[in-house]
Amino acid sequence: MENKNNKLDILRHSTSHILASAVLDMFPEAKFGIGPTVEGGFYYDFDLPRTLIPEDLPILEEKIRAIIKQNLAFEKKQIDVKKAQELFKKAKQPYKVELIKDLVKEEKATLRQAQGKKVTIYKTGNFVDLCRGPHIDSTGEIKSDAFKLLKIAGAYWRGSEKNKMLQRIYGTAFENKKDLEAYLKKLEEAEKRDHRKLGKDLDLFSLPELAGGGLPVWHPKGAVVRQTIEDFWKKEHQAKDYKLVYSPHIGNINIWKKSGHWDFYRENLYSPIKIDTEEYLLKPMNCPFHIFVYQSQTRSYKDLPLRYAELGTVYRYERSGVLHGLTRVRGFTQDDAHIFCTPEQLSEELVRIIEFAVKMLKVFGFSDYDIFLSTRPEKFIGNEKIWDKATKALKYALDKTGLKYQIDPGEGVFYGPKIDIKIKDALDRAWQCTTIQVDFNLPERFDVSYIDEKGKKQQPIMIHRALLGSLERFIGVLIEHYAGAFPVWLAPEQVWILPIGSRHKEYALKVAEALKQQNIRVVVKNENETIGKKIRDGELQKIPYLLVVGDKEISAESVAVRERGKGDLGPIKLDKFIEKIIDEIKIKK
RNA sequence: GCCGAGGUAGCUCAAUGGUAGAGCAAUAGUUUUGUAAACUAUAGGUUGGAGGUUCGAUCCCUCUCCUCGGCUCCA
Repeated sequence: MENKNNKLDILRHSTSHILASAVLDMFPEAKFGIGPTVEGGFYYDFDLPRTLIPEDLPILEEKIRAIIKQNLAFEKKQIDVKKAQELFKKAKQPYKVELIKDLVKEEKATLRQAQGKKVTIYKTGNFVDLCRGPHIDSTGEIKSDAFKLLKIAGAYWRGSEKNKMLQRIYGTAFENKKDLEAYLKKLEEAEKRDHRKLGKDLDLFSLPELAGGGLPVWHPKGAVVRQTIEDFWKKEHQAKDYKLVYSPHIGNINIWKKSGHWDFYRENLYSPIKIDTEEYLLKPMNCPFHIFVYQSQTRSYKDLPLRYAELGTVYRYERSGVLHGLTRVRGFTQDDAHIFCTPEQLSEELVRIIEFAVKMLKVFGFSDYDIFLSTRPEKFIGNEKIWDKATKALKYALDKTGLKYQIDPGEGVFYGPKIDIKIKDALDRAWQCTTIQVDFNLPERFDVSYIDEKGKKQQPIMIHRALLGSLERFIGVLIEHYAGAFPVWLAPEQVWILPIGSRHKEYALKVAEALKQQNIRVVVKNENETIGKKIRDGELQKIPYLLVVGDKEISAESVAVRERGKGDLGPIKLDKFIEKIIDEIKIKK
């Protein structure tokens, strides 16, 4: 069906056809959906008489190998739309018939009355598919040992939950066995880095069953990471003239009726809580509270821009099936801020924010990202003129920073256009974190104002922005990015001191005290274990520095340093080591 | 929410229609260790929860909660 024309995609898409052919062999009554390539492979959707089980995959792989061996040609044919309709109707392929119908519709819209319309079909053995191509010439071009079926999943026909759910088989194919193996290894590596697994192994957080879905608790070590990020974040914001504020976790339902969230965002809100005679909601957003702070006084144009920042915890209903570790939860803390400014200040503020975001992400080791500018969606508030103006301001700001970006049409929020930054982690996977949204809806609804130079009341523009997104998601991503081996400044435990024997305990405590004086997070491992065991534990816990101390170190006032990833560095004078680690903890900006 | 797979000790996993076992971790003792796992012993479980079938359920059935792979959605 859909196709990018590079060699690997053609190979993969052709493999998906062969998979379909193998499925047809297994289930003669199978109905076919679509079988496009996706990042890393391909899939094909089927409507089958029974549910597939994992054991079916090796059987299908065998069948695919048999087809490859036969070296069947991919025969391309242009046929009349009408004929194609009949062909697939006769073959009892309702999904294909539907696709042809839509193809015709599409063409009419663009080419009016295009006539003599043809569609392309491809035939491989007994399997005929509606497909634009291109394909490889024959099945023999696929290497028997360079493809693999990966998993079975449910997927709605044409991606809509109103439609029937089909069974999807994911697979991948490569030009040779080596590439396939490298790919599978990468998947394995991703699994090893999974923040849910590392969260358990490194004792960072957990999702207690009794707490309910998507509600994590932070263990002491995870809390250190979070606290360190929060402290850094607050300091940076204060330095950039943001004012830190706090707001409550619930609020009167009238706030959200006024803001429009009750109407536009209902499916993400939790049911109201009755308190006395009023109804309250768990807050899904921090913005109204920041508006209240703004409105606590009459504001002058001289006060603007006014920037309020808060690590604000919000609660949003997420469907049970989408919850995922720390990256998709039901209660999360946004590193939120709202900026009130005049229309003239908008562009400059946006530039400041984009630069701030990029700088912030860099501190955490993310320097590769994709930037998206999302424009007006179908469901929106306000008039088109003001949308255009805001979109232009965002574009202007992006152009001024010189960063590359793409337009994501129709993906804006209901109250305004936005810029999203998706960071790429160590495995090149994209994660959305930063979001910058221009809002002209809330100032209007809450009648937010300032007094201009002429003493006249004006409406400010409001910018919503989160740089890290949410602390939960961001730390989840960080864990995967660093594979749990946090840089020294973030590591929950920065140094372990390992006395060789019990007579070295006293010196170990002395060293620990010296490090603690410098606010270094240090643990003395006094357990009755061999040094080998302690080192193993330290490595598994990804501790940046393991300091072995014994007789030699005591007499030399030194420590034997083992650095994570570098092994034994040998003895270093204690003062020198302290200097080294202090230097390393300074966040490099 | 939907399709599918699961839930057994803190962790990783085993077993059975007759109320469960290993390794690691924990605890105690022995050992005093020089760069990735010392030795011995002890303790640890309403088999996610509720109901049902059965003489008897961890196992079979129903419901529910949670987790996992996807779909859809998203910070």
